[in-house]
Amino acid sequence: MPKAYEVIADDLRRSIRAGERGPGERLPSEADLAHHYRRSVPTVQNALRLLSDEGLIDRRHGLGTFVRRPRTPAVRDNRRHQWEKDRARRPLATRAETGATERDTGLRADDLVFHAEYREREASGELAEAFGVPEGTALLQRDFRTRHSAEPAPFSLVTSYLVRDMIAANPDLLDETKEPWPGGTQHQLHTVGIEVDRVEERFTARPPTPEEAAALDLPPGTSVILLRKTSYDTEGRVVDVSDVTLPGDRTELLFTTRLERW
Amino acid sequence: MPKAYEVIADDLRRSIRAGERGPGERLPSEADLAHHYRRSVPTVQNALRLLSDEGLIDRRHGLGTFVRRPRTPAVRDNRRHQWEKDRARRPLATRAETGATERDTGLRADDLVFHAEYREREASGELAEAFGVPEGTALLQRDFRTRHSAEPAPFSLVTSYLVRDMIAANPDLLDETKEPWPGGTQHQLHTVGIEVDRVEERFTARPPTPEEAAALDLPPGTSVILLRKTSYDTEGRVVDVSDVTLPGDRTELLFTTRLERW
DNA sequence: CTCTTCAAGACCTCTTGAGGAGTTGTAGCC
DNA sequence: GGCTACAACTCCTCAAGAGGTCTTGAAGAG
Repeated sequence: MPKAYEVIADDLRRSIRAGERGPGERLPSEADLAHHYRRSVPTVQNALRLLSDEGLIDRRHGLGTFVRRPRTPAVRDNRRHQWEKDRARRPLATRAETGATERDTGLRADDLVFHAEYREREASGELAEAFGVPEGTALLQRDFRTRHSAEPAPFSLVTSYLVRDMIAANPDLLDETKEPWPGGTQHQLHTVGIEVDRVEERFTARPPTPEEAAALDLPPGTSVILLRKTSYDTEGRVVDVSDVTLPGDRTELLFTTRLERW
Repeated sequence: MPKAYEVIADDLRRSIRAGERGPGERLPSEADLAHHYRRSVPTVQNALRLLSDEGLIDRRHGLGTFVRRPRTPAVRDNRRHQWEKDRARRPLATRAETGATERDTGLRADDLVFHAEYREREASGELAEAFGVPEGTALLQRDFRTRHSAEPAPFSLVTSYLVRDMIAANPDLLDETKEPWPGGTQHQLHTVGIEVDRVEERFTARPPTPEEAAALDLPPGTSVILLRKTSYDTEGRVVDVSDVTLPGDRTELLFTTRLERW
């Protein structure tokens, strides 16, 4: 037995996919749809919720229901790590040019806004294992979000960890009143003599929690990409662990693998 | 004014996150919850749908509502490309040992099941651009899905493209009655003298379409990861383009980037 | 001309009520 | 003992209706 709300959803979905209803176009009101399909308004709403959860439409209170416009994603390129490394040895003042983030997204450094928060904490189970250190080891934790100045919504939430003793040689890094990690993590690691050799990135995707949806300004019908980045130095030690949450509708990850020649 | 269904959802979400309701545990019935929160059953259902869409619970018809158990993901490692390359030159018969896919997931080759379908088609806009060839160029298209024999659901949907003229030197590859691409794409490219030099992979994530949800057996509250893989040979030509759809709740991607030494 | 007010139209929430359909365990029949 | 039928409990669908909030544009006041 065909379910009424699925019949309606299937019909609307087909018309959107076929391009009969273009991006940004308004759908008939719920009342009109109810009349057209000879169903109650709640049943129509049920169908619309389905399409909204699929990311096909936007329902705007007081305005109407619209076909969603696809977004053009910002690219996060794994070559950023090499770029950042190349930049890390240069002194802070002389390298206003290009950094890793700007290279990917095409945004200038000026257009990037950061909000940072700074804490000191002890490594607990999961993190201790990630760093390969005993539980209770002192870590530095930094929470921040990157945002493009033209857009209101942030495009990443980041929590980054370092082992305190590893970077204690540079007291600036422990001063909470200063900008934390100025110049990027690789630059700061360089100031204490650490060279990053290899970066491992693991990621999965899932629907956002309500907190993530609010922080990243995600509409229904989108996903988040969860990225765990682990940096190793030339001796194989873990020197940085970062958890990044990215908006699935605005992010594309680009990874290049070079193969050895025959 | 707090919305009733959000109040209920928040309360249940908190209790699940806090571990008061463990994985697999059954929640009270909709009727019981309605009575407890002094709300109607549809309002409770509204709250449950929210949690279901977040991937926190499973609603099973006739049985009840249960806290979802987290799944342990299969890992897809980008070193697979190097492994596959190493294997590509060996003759088919003498390399029953390990292949790329088995290395990641820990599954033996015997446990992997493929369903393949074979077509010939002309390159249209998007694909022609991806390959850097004129529109209308003849392509070979293969659709298949990989599945683990122990699990009923497939763990990837793949559509792979090759340029017909590029591989015409090996007539086996054009024979639709034979197993398409036996031994893997890199092996087959090797039989016509093509060496893969570099692999580019682009990822995004979004909620599944109904078709994807059915094919991958995805419950509500999960995402799909979309992968566009492009392989380049040593002369910079695009030799293979593959689109892969992966279930977000069962997939973890691992990517290692090696940096140049100072 | 500008600002404020208001009404219309849109989506949103919640209720009550009635069935429908999947699952399981039990009582009863053979 | 084994099979069958049924009852109880579950979630699922749909309807009709009342009231709410949000947005926009038009009418009216200044």
